[in-house]
Amino acid sequence: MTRATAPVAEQARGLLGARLVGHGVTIVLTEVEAYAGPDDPASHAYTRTPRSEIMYGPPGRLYVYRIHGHHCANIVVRGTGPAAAVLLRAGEVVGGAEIARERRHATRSTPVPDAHLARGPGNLCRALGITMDDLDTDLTDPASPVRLETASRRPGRMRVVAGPRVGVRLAADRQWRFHIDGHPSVSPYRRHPRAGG
DNA sequence: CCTCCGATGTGCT
DNA sequence: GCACATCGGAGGC
Repeated sequence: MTRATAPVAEQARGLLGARLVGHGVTIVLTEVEAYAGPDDPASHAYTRTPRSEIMYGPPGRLYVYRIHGHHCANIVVRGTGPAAAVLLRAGEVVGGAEIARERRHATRSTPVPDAHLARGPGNLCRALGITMDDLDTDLTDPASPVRLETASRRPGRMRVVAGPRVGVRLAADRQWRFHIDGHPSVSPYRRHPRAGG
């Protein structure tokens, strides 16, 4: 969402440092991934179906899906292709930490370090209370329970690292994952066991 | 209708 | 590092 028609990878990169509020918890984004459309085999929008239709729509909306019993959240952006979205992989909790701890604790036996409250896309959604009910939320509406505040933090001191996306089988070497270098909330990289080019 | 399988997380070795 | 829980989407029959 930095520029209206910038490539999706640049839009993803530009979201690092932005604030995201979800049901009373605020995070600063530290790790994101870019997903495109028909030219990106790893994207749900690779095939146009009812589920992926939202990514062909207007930017600034929330795309939520479930995988392995967890929720994952994306911001729909306007890329150069017909569909684009940015997966929110991790963030640093900067507000509402008590709520986030409660939500994370509810599904675990062992305690969660504060730096890991929103580490990984499933955990991020859990911490922010994001479920399928939040699908299609307008993130630019100040009244939305989930919203994006575009103001960047520490624009200069932020070293950004690019690398391959986590856990994807197809297009596994595309360098579309971006994260803040050395930040403790960033999830570990895992390559898909059967990853192809 | 049924099968396959993933943009994951957790706990254990 | 490894196993497995877990469930809806997508596609095959």
